[in-house]
Amino acid sequence: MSGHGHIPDATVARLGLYLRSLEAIDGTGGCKVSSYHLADLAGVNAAKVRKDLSYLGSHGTRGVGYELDYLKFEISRALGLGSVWPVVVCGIGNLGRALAGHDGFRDAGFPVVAAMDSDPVKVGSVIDGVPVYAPIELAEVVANHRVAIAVIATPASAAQSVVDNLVSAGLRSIMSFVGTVVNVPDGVELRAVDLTTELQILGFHLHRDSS
Amino acid sequence: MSGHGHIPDATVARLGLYLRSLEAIDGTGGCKVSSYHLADLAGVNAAKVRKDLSYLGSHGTRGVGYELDYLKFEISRALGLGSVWPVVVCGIGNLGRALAGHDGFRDAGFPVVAAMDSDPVKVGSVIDGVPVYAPIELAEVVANHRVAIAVIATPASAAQSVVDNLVSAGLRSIMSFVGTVVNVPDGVELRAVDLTTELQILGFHLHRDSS
DNA sequence: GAGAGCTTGTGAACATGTGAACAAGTTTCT
DNA sequence: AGAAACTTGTTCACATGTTCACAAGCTCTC
Repeated sequence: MSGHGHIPDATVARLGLYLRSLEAIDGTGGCKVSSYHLADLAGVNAAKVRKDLSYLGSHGTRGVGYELDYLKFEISRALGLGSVWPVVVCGIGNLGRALAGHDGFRDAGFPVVAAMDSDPVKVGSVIDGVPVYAPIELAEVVANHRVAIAVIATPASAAQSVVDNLVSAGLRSIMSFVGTVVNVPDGVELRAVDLTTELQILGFHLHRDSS
Repeated sequence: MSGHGHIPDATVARLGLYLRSLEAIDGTGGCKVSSYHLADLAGVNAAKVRKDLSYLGSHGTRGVGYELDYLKFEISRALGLGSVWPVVVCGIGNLGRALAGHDGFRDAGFPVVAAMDSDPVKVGSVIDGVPVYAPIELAEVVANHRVAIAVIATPASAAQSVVDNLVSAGLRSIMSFVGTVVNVPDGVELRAVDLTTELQILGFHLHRDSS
């Protein structure tokens, strides 16, 4: 068994971490990695590593471990890497500008190919190699660059209408840095990264520990 | 019962969202809010809202709902807001600069009071009102500004040593934007915000849906 | 005051995630 | 070959999180 059935969300969220951890190993030819070694690099429990990898149908060798190169290949394939998913960044404020120029995205196979902003002064400019377009051009930009993913870094007030536009343009994967709730129809995946919430969680524990 | 016992992590993570959702309501005097209304605003299940709020010892009124102002007060208190927790940003690259100037942090009670960078050219400058210090000055900066939280936006290669410095300086709450694993001793809370992983999760679902 | 119509708070069922433990298989050493 | 030392894959028990369902309680109307 252990075929290519359904992979749990918690596992998917860790696969990228495993992959990056594995790339930190000097990968000579048929090098082997144990679940304990990988667990140590990734900062998780070894049993969890084995269970996660078993969902890939990945067959390590008992008494030996996992073959480094093959394991990297399998994780990459499971995550759909190898494909390149072009990204558009909406909202070129403080944060949007940083995200547009963030090399880590390109390196991971998510090149930022375009940015959108409603400010006419910014439209037409090029920021960190990324051209800025007006919102009206969205559908065209998505089609021309085969954009697969949108990143929203607009002010909260504009977020919902921007998301509606993105969905209209056919995008189905959105990463939001806006702290407010935005609604998307079924079939569209929205991942919210909420920096304020993260800080508030830290603040909560500081508060608890100091009282 | 429902006293001030232990509040589950999942609940803590949602309290800030509830608070921001409530602030979107025109809060006239003794205005009442039902769990269904708040659930709609926050995009979650109404039963979850009620259970979350019950952990606060918050007593709504059956048949009526929660009193808006009092509920906001209670959530704020539970989260330890009202206190102000000064933040230091480490690493003034693309992302660090954006975070240092991010108004949302200050507005939520987490003012960025200082930044650290190892580049001598940046040290001594002021970015978006935030002064940049050298790593050697960390302990002094932490003491002078009563820094409670650190945000790490350095290159991956520097992250571990920066974190070690922060811990030595007495900081116990760290938010990391670095994609690699960093180790912290017991008693230090590290929250990792991994943008690459988020994109890879979106990519995973795109890949699954298109195959 | 009795009853209808709400809404809260919580018990219980279900779903998901975690980690210890161990059988089964591989390698190494003698 | 046999024993010892490893490591994987999987099962099981437990912890956490989610959602339904409903009793208990409040308000309003008649």
